[in-house]
Amino acid sequence: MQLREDWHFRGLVHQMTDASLLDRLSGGGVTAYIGFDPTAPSLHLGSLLQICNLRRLQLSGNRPIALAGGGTGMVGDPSFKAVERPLLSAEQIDANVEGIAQQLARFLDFTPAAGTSQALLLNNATWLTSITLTEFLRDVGKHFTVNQMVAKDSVRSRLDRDDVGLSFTEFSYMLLQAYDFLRLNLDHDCTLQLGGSDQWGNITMGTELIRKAAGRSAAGLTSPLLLRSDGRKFGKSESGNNIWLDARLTSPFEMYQYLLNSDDATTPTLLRFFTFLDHATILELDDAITSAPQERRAQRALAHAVVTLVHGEGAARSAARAGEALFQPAIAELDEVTLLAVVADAPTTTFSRSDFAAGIDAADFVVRCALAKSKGEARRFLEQGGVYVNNVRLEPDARIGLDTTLHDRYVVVRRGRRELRLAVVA
RNA sequence: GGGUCGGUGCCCGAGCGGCCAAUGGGAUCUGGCUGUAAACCAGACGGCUUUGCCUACGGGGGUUCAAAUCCCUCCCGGCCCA
Repeated sequence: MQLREDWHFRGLVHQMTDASLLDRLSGGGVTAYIGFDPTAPSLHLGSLLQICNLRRLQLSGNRPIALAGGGTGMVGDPSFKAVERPLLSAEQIDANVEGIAQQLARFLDFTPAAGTSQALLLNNATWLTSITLTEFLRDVGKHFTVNQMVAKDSVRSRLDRDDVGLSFTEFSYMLLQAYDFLRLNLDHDCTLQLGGSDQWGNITMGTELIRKAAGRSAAGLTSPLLLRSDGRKFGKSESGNNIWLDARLTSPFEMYQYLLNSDDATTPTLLRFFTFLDHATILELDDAITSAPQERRAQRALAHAVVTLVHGEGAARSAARAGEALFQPAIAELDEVTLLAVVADAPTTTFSRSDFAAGIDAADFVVRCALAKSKGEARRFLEQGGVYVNNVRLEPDARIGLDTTLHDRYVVVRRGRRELRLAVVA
C-alpha cells in the first residue's frame, strides 16, 4: 500500500503546498516535522492524530522529527484562539517538554535500528532562547510584511474582535514557528512540516522563509481538524475534559470508554485517523455501523486499537473486560481476582474499618470517593438517582456499612454511566 | 498621556439601590428513551451543620437601614486621539 493512497483513503489531507508531495513521501527518504505545544505535562487524544501521522511517515521510510515547543511555548500560539492563554513558567514548560518527550518514544522509533528513518526529538528552545532579538528581526522579520501577517485567517478574528486584542507577543508567534522550520531545514534537511489545518498559516510562513532566506524549497501539509458534533476539537478543549495519553491522568479504562461512546457519525473518521487498520477492515466496520449499530463493532474496534496503541494490548483487554462487567448486574458475583481486574483502573479510596462499622452517610461517602466536589453536589446526584453502589442505585438516606462490601472489603461506586470508583476497607 | 466604553457565576450575556445566589442562552452533569450512541424529553447546576446561614457580581475603601447596582481609588481590556 502506497502512502499516497492510504492518506487519501483516510482523508488525512486538508491542504498541501504541492500536489506531488504524497508521491515523494510514498518513495520515502523525506524528513518531516510536527511541533507539539508543551502546554501540559502530557499529550492528549487530539494530538494523537499528529503522532499517528508521524508514525505513518516513518513506516513508509521517511524520517520524522518531533519538535517540542519549549521555546514557542514561552510565547503561545494565537491561531484561531478566542483569547490569549496564560503564559506558563519556564520551569513548567521544561517539565512538560520532558513528559511529552517520554510519551513520543512509544509511537516513533528513535533507535538507530530505524536506519535513515530514525526519528528525532528536538526542542526549539535550543535555538529560540539563544538567538538575539536584533538578529531575529534582521534575519527573519525582514522577510515578512506586517500587511501579510495581519491578513492571516488565524489572527483575523482576533483583530476583528472589539473586546479582546492580540498582543504583540502572540502576533510574533508565526515568525518563531517559521524560524523553526528554517532551522530544521538548514540543520536537518527537513523539507516538510505537517500539522492540523489551523497551522496552515504558520506552516506557509515557514516555507516562505526557507525560500527567501535560504533559497531552498520546502513543503507543508495539513490534516483536517477533527471536530466533535458540537463543533469543538475532539479530545481537546480549552475548558472540558481532555483525554490524556498519560495513564495517570486518564486511565486506560476511561479512554476506552470515551472511544467506545463515539457517536456513529464520527466513528468512521476516527477509525481512519487513529488506527492502523487496513482499508478492508475499516470499510467492513463502516458497514457494521449501519447494518448492526447496536453491536457497535466499529466503536469496539476503535477503542481497542487506540488503547492498544497508547497503553498496550493488555490494558486494552482489561479495559474492555472492565466495561463489560461493569454494566452487568452480576458484579457482586465476581470472584475477588476478577473483580479487582475489572476495577483496576478506577481511582481508589481507602476507608477505615471503623468508619464502615459505624456506617457512612451516603453523601459523605460520595464526596470521599471523589465523585462529587461538595456535599451539596453529592446530595444532588443522590436525589437524581445517579449514584450506584455495586451496580445498585444508592438511596440518598442510605448508610454505607460493612454489609455493602464485596469480599468483605470492596465497594464499587459509580456515578452516572461512566464515573467509576473503588472504595476499599482497610 | 487624554477621551470613551467596558470587567457579572464554566462561557456568552441581562440586571443598574431593596422582591438577587442574581433573567436568558450555551456548555456540563443526572434521570428517562435507546445501542454504555445521536436526537429528543425532564431535572440540576456557589458552599454549608439547608424552613436558615455563609461566600460571591475585577481589587480596596466609602455612602446607606440596605449596593452587582451610587461615590472614591487602584488594577485589567477594547476603541479613538496624542
